[in-house]
Amino acid sequence: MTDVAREAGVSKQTVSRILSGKGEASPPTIERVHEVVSRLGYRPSSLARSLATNRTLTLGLIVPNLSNPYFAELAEAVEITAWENSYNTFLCNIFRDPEREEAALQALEDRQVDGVIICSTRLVDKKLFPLLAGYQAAVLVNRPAPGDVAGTIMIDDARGSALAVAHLLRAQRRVLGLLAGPPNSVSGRARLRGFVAALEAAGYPVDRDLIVPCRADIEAGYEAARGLLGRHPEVNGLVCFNDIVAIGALRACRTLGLEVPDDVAVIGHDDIPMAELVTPALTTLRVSKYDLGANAVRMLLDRLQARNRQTEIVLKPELVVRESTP
Amino acid sequence: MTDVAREAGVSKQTVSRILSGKGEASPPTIERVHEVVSRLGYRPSSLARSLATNRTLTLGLIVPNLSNPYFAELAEAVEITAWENSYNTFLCNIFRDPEREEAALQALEDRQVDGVIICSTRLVDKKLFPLLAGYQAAVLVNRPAPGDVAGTIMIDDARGSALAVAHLLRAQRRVLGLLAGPPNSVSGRARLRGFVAALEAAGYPVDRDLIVPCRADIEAGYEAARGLLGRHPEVNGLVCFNDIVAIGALRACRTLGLEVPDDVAVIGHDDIPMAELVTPALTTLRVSKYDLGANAVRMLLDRLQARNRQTEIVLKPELVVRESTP
DNA sequence: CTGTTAGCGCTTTCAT
DNA sequence: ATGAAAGCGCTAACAG
Repeated sequence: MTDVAREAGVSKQTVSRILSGKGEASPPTIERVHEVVSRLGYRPSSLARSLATNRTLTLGLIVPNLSNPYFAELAEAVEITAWENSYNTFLCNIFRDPEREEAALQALEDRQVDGVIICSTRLVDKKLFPLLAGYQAAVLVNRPAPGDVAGTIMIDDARGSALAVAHLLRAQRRVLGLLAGPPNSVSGRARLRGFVAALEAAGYPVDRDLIVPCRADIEAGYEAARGLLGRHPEVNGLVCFNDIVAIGALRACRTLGLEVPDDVAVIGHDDIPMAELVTPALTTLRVSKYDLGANAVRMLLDRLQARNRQTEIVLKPELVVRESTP
Repeated sequence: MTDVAREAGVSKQTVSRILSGKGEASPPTIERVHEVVSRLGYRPSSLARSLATNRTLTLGLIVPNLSNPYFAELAEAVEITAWENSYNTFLCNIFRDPEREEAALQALEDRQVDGVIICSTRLVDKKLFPLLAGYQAAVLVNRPAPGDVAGTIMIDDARGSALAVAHLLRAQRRVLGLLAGPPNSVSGRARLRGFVAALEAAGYPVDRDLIVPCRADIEAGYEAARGLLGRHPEVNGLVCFNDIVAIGALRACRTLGLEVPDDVAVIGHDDIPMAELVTPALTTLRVSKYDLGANAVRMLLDRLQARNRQTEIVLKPELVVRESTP
């Protein structure tokens, strides 16, 4: 920059002002500086600028793991949206390990990211909130928080379950089971709540024996479904915690010689890419991962500029009917 | 840091030395400084450190898009490996858009990342190499480059195709088709080359009419397979550019009333997660996305420290036999 | 072993 | 409209 100033016969400040577009400068000077800049191929150092301005135009994204397509799509949306707003994105996989998450949050803070987006955090409030205090702004995806601590993007999971139940009841399925997923999952609990509420609202009894928790992988879905359908062959509709679990359930049905959807209708949550490709293709509740990520970034930027007092966005899932339900 | 120095009754320099572990210091001083640091909760600013040292402990990762599970897994591996070496990772999706890629490369350079890993770049050498010159180190995945410009991680795609062909010939499939993928893909050309060479080496004629290019998506695979199998019902083995294309081919077989693998054996490349889940499960050539990413980072770090003159790593694909071949 | 003096490359006062 | 000086928070180079 000193070189540019010298070549253009002005001071560093003038160059700085012209390049950052702040303050006035006479057209001929502007012209001259720009000419020198492009002749010398000068490009300012983001580092030095950040040190001086205390803004990095950088944000942090914390996800459990990218090999989960759900988070991969979300991360893609975050990065695109950030990019469109001149922000770059630091990525951290934390594998649902609270210690790693804490370390990531510290590392990002040390790098002075302007804000951070955290997906499906497993940290308890007492750990999480103080860590968030170090940031100018934070947004949580799929985890509530007080509006002054962080913004929140939520999915109306209860409503999703309600749509699933309604769809099955409409198809005359009256004995519904639920593979409820991990008990410590925020989504899992909301989906369970919605399932129970929808059945009760429709006037059907809720048999707790038809609700089984399970881990969120194919194997667990398979085992849970085998167990449930084995004990209760009368079940003719199965709502699953997510598509992964549902794929396990589909496999269990095949093993048990049950036809899907004729004997048992199966429905998942999330609409991951695989849902469309398994046989039979899976009916599911779609929530746009793109919207999730894009909204998270927008909310984060709003909060950085104190533009907006909005503190929570709730995205509605949408029923996507495929072959696994009538 | 000034505060810490004052509280501990030493100079800033001493604090700096102790915290960065460089140079000597007397045990009591060390003790005292550490005490003050933790009492004050002091954490050094990466930004200032980077400005002074000219190292950011940061690397850039450029991928086409994360919603492709192949790159998502790769990105995960890169981020983990970088993290294990105290590096943080900037992520950029460039959607195979050369302009976007150029912009990303510039942005990362402006941020002074220590090195960059670029996957499946579409930039021509003349554009790419000068852009790489701005970096201390660069590694290309799936694209060759002179050793002084960038390190390279390659996949032995030709060998992969050879394994596929050998497997099919062993199963008495003698009329083999190839859905060859995009003509401008480096992998695509290598896979084609390997296919042809393997057939010739085994003494079978190569019928160019059985080799059809196609885009790398399910729809394109479907169309290409329908076309090929429609024109040439004698084809009883089908090698596909990748698993995505193969899934399209599987679907085409179903539509045409062909049994897989009895009428036609189908084999993909890459072993994406879906390959295992489609029906019939897909035989494919696995290359570990984890290894790809981890090796890329290790090579990058080696090059940063000029530790190692290794300039190319070639990963061998492995045949994974599932249900789509006998 | 520890302190002093200069920067790293930019932006921010405040003058002029 | 432009310039001079100071400083962001750290480390490098040299003393002592």
